[in-house]
Amino acid sequence: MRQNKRLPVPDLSTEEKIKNAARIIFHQKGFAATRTRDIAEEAGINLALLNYYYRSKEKLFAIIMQESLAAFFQTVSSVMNDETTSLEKKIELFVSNYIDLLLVEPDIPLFLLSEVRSNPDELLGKLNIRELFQHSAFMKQYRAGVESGKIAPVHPMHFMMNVMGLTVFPFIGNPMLKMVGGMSQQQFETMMKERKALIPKWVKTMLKAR
Amino acid sequence: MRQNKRLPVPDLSTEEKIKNAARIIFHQKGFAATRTRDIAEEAGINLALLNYYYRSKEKLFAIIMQESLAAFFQTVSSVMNDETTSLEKKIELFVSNYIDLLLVEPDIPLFLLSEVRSNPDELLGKLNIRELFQHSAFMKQYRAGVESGKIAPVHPMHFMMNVMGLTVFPFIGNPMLKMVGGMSQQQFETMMKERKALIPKWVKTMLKAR
DNA sequence: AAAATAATTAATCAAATGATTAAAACAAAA
DNA sequence: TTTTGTTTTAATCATTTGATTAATTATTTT
Repeated sequence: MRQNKRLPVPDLSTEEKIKNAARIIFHQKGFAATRTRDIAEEAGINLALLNYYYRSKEKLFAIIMQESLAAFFQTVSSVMNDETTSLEKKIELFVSNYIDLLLVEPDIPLFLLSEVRSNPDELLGKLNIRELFQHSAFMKQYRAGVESGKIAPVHPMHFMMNVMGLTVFPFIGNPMLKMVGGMSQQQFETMMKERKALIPKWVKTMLKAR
Repeated sequence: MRQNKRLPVPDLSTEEKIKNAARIIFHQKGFAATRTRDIAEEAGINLALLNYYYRSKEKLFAIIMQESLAAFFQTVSSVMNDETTSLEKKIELFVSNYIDLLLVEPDIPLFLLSEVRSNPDELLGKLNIRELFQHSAFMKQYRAGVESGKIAPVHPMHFMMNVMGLTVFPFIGNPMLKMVGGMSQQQFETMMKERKALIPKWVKTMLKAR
């Protein structure tokens, strides 16, 4: 007769079905192009239930966005702040983890970047990424590398753009790239797995180039 | 009394104002998030004029999309099919032209990639990029380079992804990257100009890496 | 079993939005 | 100046879409 028996039981299923459907549709089409009816249909529930559980399209979106941002930055953060790994190891882990994530959730980057653009401060304001990045273990190692002459003296943001560009761009450009190269989705994914080994190798040679 | 005096005169202005406004808003917000009223306001015209000149939001969008795709692929095509330039020179020209374009029209990539994703075949079907790319002067030079051992034997699509990623990604990730690096738009643009020299250098070292 | 609470549904509302219309303003031609 | 054709406007329409409501069904509690 524990009252709080309500907490674990209360059919997560419907609520969860809605959230999962919302994630799929929002990721695919973005906020503006998504109709609450699309989500309801994807979830196989009555439209009114969406508002019953989440109040509004905006509130539901906010939840999805927050979780997606977390998934995206979690990878960076944990890798970049590990004091025990070398800079080169960090590159390997970053690339590998990211590609693994994007093979499962390929729509996250375009979704995030599109939505962030229409609302940068709102969405990124609270997370103070700046501090996080500037004081990361990675940055210390990078600066040390430049000082000792092991790394060519280019702005660390160039480096960031390079690793992100090489890793993330193929997923953003997927449809166009497949078209250009005449590739199947299968072939594309194989190629992305190859990049887990290739990108770190390339980036390391770039670091030394002058 | 020349009848065709009507041809040069006929106030391009209103029609052009609408198209320019449409380009700005569509590029910024994409098709779904754009309201015809936004375009009318941006153009400083009555809403009905949009339909008077362009019939529908869809038709107006199709025009903007077609022109944007042309701008985007024109750069690639002209550079990649020049029989008189070396492969290395092609890289330099490609990167430099692209960055110049994107400094003026920074919203094109995210716009195109977002819209293409929701409608790949419709938008890319007619342009047969595949053929264009496979038979380009660039591809011949690339294959020759691999055979002669001057280029490491990686799939040319990896190379394409690399150059595009290094060049285009920073513009797609602009808001996030500025936030992470604590940069102003000014600083960002300076950095992009630096990349006109840096990317070709990096790419050339990557080509040889094994 | 009865009562109370929670979940679900069909119907409906109100606001937003793409498009049209009929009239007015303007320009060109006769 | 009158006539004709074009451009512009305000008002309105029809559909879409996010949200609510009132009634129904299912579940939990007493």
